[in-house]
Amino acid sequence: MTTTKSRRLPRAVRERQMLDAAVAVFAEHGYHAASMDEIAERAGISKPMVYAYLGTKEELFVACINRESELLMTAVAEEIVGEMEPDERLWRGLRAFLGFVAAHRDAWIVLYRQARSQGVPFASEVEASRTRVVDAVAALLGGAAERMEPGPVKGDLAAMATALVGAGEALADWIADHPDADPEAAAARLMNLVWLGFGTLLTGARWTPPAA
Amino acid sequence: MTTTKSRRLPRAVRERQMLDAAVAVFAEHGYHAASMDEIAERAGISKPMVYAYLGTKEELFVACINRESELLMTAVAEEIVGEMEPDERLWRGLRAFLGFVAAHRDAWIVLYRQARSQGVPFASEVEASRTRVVDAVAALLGGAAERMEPGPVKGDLAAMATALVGAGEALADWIADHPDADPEAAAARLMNLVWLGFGTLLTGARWTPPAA
Amino acid sequence: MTTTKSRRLPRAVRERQMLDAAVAVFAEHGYHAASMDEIAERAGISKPMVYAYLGTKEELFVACINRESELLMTAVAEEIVGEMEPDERLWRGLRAFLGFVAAHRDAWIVLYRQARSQGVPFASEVEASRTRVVDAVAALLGGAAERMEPGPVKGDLAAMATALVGAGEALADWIADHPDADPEAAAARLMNLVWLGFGTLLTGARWTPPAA
Amino acid sequence: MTTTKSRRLPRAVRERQMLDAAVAVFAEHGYHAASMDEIAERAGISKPMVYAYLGTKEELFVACINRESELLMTAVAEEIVGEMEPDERLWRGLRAFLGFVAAHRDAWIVLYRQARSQGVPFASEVEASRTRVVDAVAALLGGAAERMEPGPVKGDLAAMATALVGAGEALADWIADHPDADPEAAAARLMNLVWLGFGTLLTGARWTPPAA
DNA sequence: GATGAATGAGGATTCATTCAT
DNA sequence: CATGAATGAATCCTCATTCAT
Repeated sequence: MTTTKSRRLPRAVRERQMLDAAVAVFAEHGYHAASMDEIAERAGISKPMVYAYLGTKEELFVACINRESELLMTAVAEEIVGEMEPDERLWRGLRAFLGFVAAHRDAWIVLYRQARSQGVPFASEVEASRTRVVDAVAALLGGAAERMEPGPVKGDLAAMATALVGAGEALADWIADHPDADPEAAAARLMNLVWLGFGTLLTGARWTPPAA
Repeated sequence: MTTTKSRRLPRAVRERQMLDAAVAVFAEHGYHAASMDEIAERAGISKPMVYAYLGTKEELFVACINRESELLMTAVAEEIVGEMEPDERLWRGLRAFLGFVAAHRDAWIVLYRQARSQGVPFASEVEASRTRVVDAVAALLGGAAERMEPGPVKGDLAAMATALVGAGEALADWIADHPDADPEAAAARLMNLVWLGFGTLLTGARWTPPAA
Repeated sequence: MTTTKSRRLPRAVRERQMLDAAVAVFAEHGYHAASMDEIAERAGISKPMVYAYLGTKEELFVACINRESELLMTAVAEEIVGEMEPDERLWRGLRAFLGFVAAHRDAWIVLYRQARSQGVPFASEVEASRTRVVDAVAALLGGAAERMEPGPVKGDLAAMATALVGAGEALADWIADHPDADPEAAAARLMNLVWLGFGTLLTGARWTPPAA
Repeated sequence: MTTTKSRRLPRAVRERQMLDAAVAVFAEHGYHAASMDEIAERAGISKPMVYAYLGTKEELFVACINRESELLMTAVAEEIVGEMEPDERLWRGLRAFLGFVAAHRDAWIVLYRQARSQGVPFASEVEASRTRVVDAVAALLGGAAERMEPGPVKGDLAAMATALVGAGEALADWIADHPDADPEAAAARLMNLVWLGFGTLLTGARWTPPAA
């Protein structure tokens, strides 16, 4: 008989199991409602091991955030290396992002819905990453704008990047709740909406509010 | 004798005090970390009263959500009554929305960050409202599209509305964290980004992914 | 039927019950080995009440120390008010001290054996009181020494006071372990030893308490 | 090849390392707060080894007590062998005792503060040794008393010995907390106090150590 | 109506102790 | 001989919720 399930596993393996279980439980119940008991049980291990390897609940949550955050960032970064046009870069990043979310729904839920709703300890961890993304997008938009006059004023870029990232997140969140959704199609739609808009702005066109 | 500091307040007033306190505490600590003790104390009332008036913690949270949600919806609805062009309607709604958030930051935090991150019981409450908004926006976009051929296909509208609403929420969330932000300017920027994009789409233009 | 045991007691009463129970349990098992469960049970109350009224285990322990410490100090202080000869003051204080210990053995055990053996948080609380006592004794000895030349040098007083207090504590500790011991006799013996000295005692000299 | 850092040490050496570590940790944190983990780590050895060599935590603590207790007893005993006057014997024993404490502060803390504050299992171990010391002192005093009439009555001796030992312990404890203290001076002061008495000291009398 | 008093239930955390390798 | 891996059993503490007055 081949022992498919051996006890006494090396630390690295156990840590992965625990993080997997933790991400699943945090995604399902949220940080506070998640219990260390359930995490340990789902990891097929006793509670003290969780504490021994990953520390307190808070540290465990941070470890989850860091791992998933890094995976997400890497997945996107790999897709946008090298020289390319701004729109292509945006498109590729977006596609990689939504693709990752579709493939790791729990990770997204933990990162987006859970981490951000907890107080300072965690929210800031994630918010920092998010800010970097917004900045990168703003830089990307800025790079595109430089070529053409008259472009959007600097001040607008931050807000637009925020809005653009928010739109992406909303699609991601929608994808996380709809397993059958097609991330590539969603990415294309967002590109259509946003790039045509941004491109038009680059021509100097402006939308102005109707007289009140 | 005029009671300068009356005890026996009418029920409606008491309930308002409690809900105000609850919204503040939920916004500050999140649903789970919020304690009924603190809510009662901040409302200047004893705990059993809270239970007598508004029921369990869960019910209290739902009451908060419902009240704030309704206030938000009403604030927006009031601004978009009557006949008007699609872009004006969008603009007005957006401006009312962001204005409300700027004026009621705690409400937004409870509705957006807290309610959505809790499990099924509450998330669905809010998600329902949100879906109605997305549908309304989709209808608005659809209405605009009908007049011009060739417009975006039906299927795209839902995704675009989702993205648009997400962009609005991201700006709202940003405003909630930046008391000095100008909601009207943010609304204008989003209109620029999104309406010019959408308008361009209506002309039949399309953004297509570069050949892989 | 007269209800000898009513529930729903006023706060002050419950606090006393809890402190009594806590002192007993701390005396029996020591700080660490004592469990809040047992304290609550012995106080005839549920654990959350203990936390509500007296705070954490640490705070509870401090509260015990403070209460018993104050009772002890008061008992001694009451006996040594007014003008009197140094040896009479010492004798009276000693007698009151050992009498208190005989009457409150648990209190002594908590103050002397438990509090002093715990780390900084508590040891220092008690050590401060103890230092005040040692200083007072040193002052008393110093006062007596001033009248006569050549007396012990200043530097010696601190050490002697320390030794004297230690001797008193050892007797107290012995009394705490021997319920039948006579505190007054023990006090008299210590006075003899310390005021006259063993070598002097061998000559047949005796110290006798002043007529009360 | 000469192993500069040998692993396989003889059992006796290992046990010494462990006991040293244990004494240090018990002195620092107290019996309960001390963790086997820290002891093992400070001994530079894995936990199972500690269990294999010295048994459970309780047994380990007893082993510490026994070793240090024996060292202390031996140090004192060596100083008081042979014929000598009672006061010289007392003086020498006292000096050896305080000298040992000054040189082994951790040992004293474990023996005096920790062992005595734990429940029956350990307190009795130490109490037995202590009783032997008190008895020896009582015998010493009794021996001195026999030569001269009228001396202190029998009953008094036990109490006086207890007090005397307590005074010595108090000085020892003070020394343990004051590394710069001079144990020999402290011993001399205690001899003065106890052998001559404070009242007698006031007359200018002094006890002086016999020429070494 | 209003509240101080009271608790059942559950969650995080730690630790002494023991296998399996 | 030696140790990393593993856990059962407590313990502290908190909180939503309800009585009795």
